Amino acid sequence: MPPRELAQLLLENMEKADWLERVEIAGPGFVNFFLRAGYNQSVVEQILQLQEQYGCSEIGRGQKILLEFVSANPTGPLHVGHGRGAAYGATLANLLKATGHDVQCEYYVNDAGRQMDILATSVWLRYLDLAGEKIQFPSNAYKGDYIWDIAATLHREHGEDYRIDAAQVFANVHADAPNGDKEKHIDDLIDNAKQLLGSEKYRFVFDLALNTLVDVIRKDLSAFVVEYDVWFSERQLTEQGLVEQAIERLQQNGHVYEQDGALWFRSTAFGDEKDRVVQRDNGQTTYFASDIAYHMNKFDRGFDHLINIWGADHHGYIARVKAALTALKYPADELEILLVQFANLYENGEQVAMSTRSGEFVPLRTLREDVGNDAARFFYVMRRADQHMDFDLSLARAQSSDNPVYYVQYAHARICSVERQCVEQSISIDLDGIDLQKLDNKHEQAVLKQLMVFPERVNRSAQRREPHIIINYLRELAQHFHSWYNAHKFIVDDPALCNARVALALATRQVLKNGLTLMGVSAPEKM
RNA sequence: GUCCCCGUGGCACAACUGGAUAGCGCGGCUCCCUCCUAAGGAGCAGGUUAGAGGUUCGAACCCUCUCGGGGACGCCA
Repeated sequence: MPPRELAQLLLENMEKADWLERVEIAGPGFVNFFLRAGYNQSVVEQILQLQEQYGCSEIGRGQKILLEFVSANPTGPLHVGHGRGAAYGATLANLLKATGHDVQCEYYVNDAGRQMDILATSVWLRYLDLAGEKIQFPSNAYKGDYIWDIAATLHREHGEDYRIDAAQVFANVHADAPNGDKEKHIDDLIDNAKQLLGSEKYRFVFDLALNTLVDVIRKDLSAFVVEYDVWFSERQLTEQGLVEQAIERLQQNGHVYEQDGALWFRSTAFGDEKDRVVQRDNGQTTYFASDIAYHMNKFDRGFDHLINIWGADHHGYIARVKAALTALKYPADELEILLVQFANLYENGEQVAMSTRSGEFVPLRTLREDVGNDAARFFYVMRRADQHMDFDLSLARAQSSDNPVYYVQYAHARICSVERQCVEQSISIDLDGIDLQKLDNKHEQAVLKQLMVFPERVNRSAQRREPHIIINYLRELAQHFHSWYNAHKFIVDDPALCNARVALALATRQVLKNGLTLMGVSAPEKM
């Protein structure tokens, strides 16, 4: 049936609603609904009544979601690369909560594994240096200033307790790069450290480094208005035997085979490109094995749905994790993995050079101090997360209309100013007796229409996991408001008109604030 | 080499997932403060949605190919 005919049919069979003025068919078959005059004005009363609840919904009621994001290795402070995932995750959590989901935010702490051993050894070597030993620092060790800080703490509080003769430390160690193998070099040093210090002392250094850095990360995130409910320890997973259990279960189901001394999970049977090692020939379980155990554990804790926010470079891991869950009869479809692309920093039109190799990542803290929390949070989620973005530092820093954050915040501040003016001029606003019919010019209609669609935008933003929808919404709302503000005075002689306009302005302010709050951005009363 | 993502005015991005005349911001050019914050507003110029086919009432969006950019392909974490 041609669209226009179908539209006609719909129209003929439609019930009349009191909010409906008329219905028309247009273009190739669109059905246009015309609202009764005055209908959309009622949104003002609705907003002023619901306040911070306006925009919230219950579409996610009953769904328990575990949202895991950032989960960077605690081997150093967070850098700007982590910032996007942090901002995106925190914002998504806000959106999901606003739409009625039961959300738990979790940070997976990779506190086990070789990287952490390298970290502990790095700290210990710096400590030995401070204690007076002559140390040739390994090329593959962590070199940041924070390593010195931790070492200094160890030295200050425990003096010579952890001192060992450098000759012993470097005994029977493979040569370092460039002539030797830097990986073997550091691994040998780790072995020596464990042996010379003994497990108890080694663990102490290890935990000191770990706890210090987790604390640094926690504070970094907290200052960025990113809060977690649970910090989940990978080591705990191993120590509770869950990793072993996971491998055993795979074995019992016949999904594991041995080859070249290692244990392999036959992930190809579940759509992966190649099989994956879960236990190395030296007996150590792999990171992947921990991941399997971790995801089983998430489901075992009773969550209906899991969301992981990963860097786009982890794309290849999706198939294998889902394969493992499928093999173990877990609902792999309920594991949703959102990939976040990297953000390139630009300064005055030039890309800020960054590389993992040289460790020249700009710390997240530096960015925060530079452009401020609001701009950083806003900019990070301004673009779709799954696409590359250019982060313009100069623009984010700019305290001008060019800066979209200020543009939106300014609208909020302006309305606060209007309210102050009312108080100053002893004009009382009667929110119960608003003559909404007064709001009839095109600017006011535009604002009203925009206010009305906020709840549906919040829902869409949450369902599609796309916070930028709200960012765009706020920019549009601010735009309509500024335009209106410039065209008409709110505080006018006609009391009914004045009352209606200020009420609309206050409703606008409420929605701006609700939206900004969802984005983790402040809504200033003065600028 | 295999696989994944992307390509929209000079720049950076939207487009309610297949709908009406493809929008917004920067940048460029004009204008607007005896007036509630000019951190604002009004307007002009700028597009064959990388290119070529196809699917249908209709395509930036779906399919195929070409070109161009990015990423992933370890007994690393």
